[in-house]
Amino acid sequence: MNTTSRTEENYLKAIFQLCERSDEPIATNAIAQAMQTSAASVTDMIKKLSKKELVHYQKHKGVRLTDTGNSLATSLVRKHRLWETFLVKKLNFSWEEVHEIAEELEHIPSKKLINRLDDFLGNPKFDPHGDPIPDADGNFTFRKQISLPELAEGAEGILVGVQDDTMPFLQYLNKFNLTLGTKIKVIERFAYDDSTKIIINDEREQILTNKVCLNLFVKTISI
Amino acid sequence: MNTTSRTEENYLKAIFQLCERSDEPIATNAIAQAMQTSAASVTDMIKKLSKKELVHYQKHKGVRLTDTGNSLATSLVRKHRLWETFLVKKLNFSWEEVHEIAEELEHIPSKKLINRLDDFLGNPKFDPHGDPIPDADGNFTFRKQISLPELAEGAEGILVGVQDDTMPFLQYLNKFNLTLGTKIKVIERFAYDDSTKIIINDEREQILTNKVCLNLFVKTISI
DNA sequence: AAATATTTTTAGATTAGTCTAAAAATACTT
DNA sequence: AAGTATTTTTAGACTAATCTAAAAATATTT
Ligand SMILES: [Mn+2]
Ligand SMILES: [Mn+2]
Ligand SMILES: [Mn+2]
Ligand SMILES: [Mn+2]
Repeated sequence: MNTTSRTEENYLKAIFQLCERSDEPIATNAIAQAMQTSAASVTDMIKKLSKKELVHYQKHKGVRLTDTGNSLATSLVRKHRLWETFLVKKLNFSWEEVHEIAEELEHIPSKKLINRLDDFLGNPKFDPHGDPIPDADGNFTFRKQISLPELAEGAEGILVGVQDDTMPFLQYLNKFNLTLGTKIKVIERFAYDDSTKIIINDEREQILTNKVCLNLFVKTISI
Repeated sequence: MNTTSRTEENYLKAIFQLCERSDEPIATNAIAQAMQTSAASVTDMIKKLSKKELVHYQKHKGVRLTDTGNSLATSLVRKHRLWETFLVKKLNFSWEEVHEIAEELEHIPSKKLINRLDDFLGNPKFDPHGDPIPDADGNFTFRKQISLPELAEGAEGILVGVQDDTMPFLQYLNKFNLTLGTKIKVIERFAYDDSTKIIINDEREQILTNKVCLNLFVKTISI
């Protein structure tokens, strides 16, 4: 059978996301943690995906996606991010509400549906959290971005993405009106507690902890 | 647990649709046929739904929805029809393509999502097949409509709905540009083969078989 | 290089949903 | 009213996905 169950899809997407930064094969335990399940269940599923040639797998050696697996996962990410964009742009959801709903919508199978949705939204390149949306062929648009701690003292940047896109962090950012597109100027860094003083949109001063700064991506402004 | 699985939802919707015309309890076999499954599976599921108090059930006496079951099924119909409307109105799908996709989308759980979608679409009262869309409280809008055979010779009507909304029939209607909103005038009925001669939009003559006429709902025009 | 700790796999059970075949109940004929 | 046909339920088995507990493999420490 050439069909993938919802569960298999969720595993593929989890593996894809764990792959994103490292070229290393992904450990069973890492997947278990990402999927909130037991290592035993992961081993079971890995065997199944391996038999379907969606992952490369050798016992005790970890797992990595095959080309088929990768393109399947990419298509899930595409669907997820397009639906998130739809929810924010057309249905006026806030950026912290959409992830959960998109987790469901990403499993709707129709290719035609997702391509029509893409067109309807004007073929957006980035989702509400600043993450790139792969096109119908699976190509991502990359953007020159740095995390806030890399921005020099005195320099300015535009907030274009977040590392952490969970509810609590996004709600925290809402409190300070730190939405995508906001201008951030780094005023001063304090070695004492690793905090950073910034100015938001040339208006308001704000102190950010290092934990927050590490989760913000900015695009530098060439003045 | 107060949660309904996708499978349970599909059974509830099937029972709801079988209930629509008759007040009689629904037979196991009828459900089996609607769900394309075995009578044994239906009995299993009925027991489960009965334990959850979503249906009233006595052995060999058939099944009917409880109030909870009914409102759950109504909410599914609402979601199905709103998504169908979205697909046609916003994503330019044709009316015969949307049912299959809506069968998936109707299981997306968020109440907020569906209410936002409803607003986004301008709170439509009828779906692309002319079927009424229940509002958030489960109330349907009824419309005075008759099937084409009930329209008197010489009288005119507007096509507002179809009885059969399967692919083959809708594609058949497409061939003659018989879309919702089309004006139909009954010219003559032929007893010989039970066929009917109509004029479409004051322009084109057409012969329809009785089978087709029975599947068309019109609203009479008061001249 | 042994001993210990951690990770991964296997073994065996469980639950939801399905199936076929047989038994039981109900409905229809004569 | 008895016999036949149909419908419905039960019994028992299967698959996908999960779990816990134990065994095996690998990694880390001494
Ligand atoms: Mn997301
Ligand atoms: Mn996102
Ligand atoms: Mn439909
Ligand atoms: Mn419809």
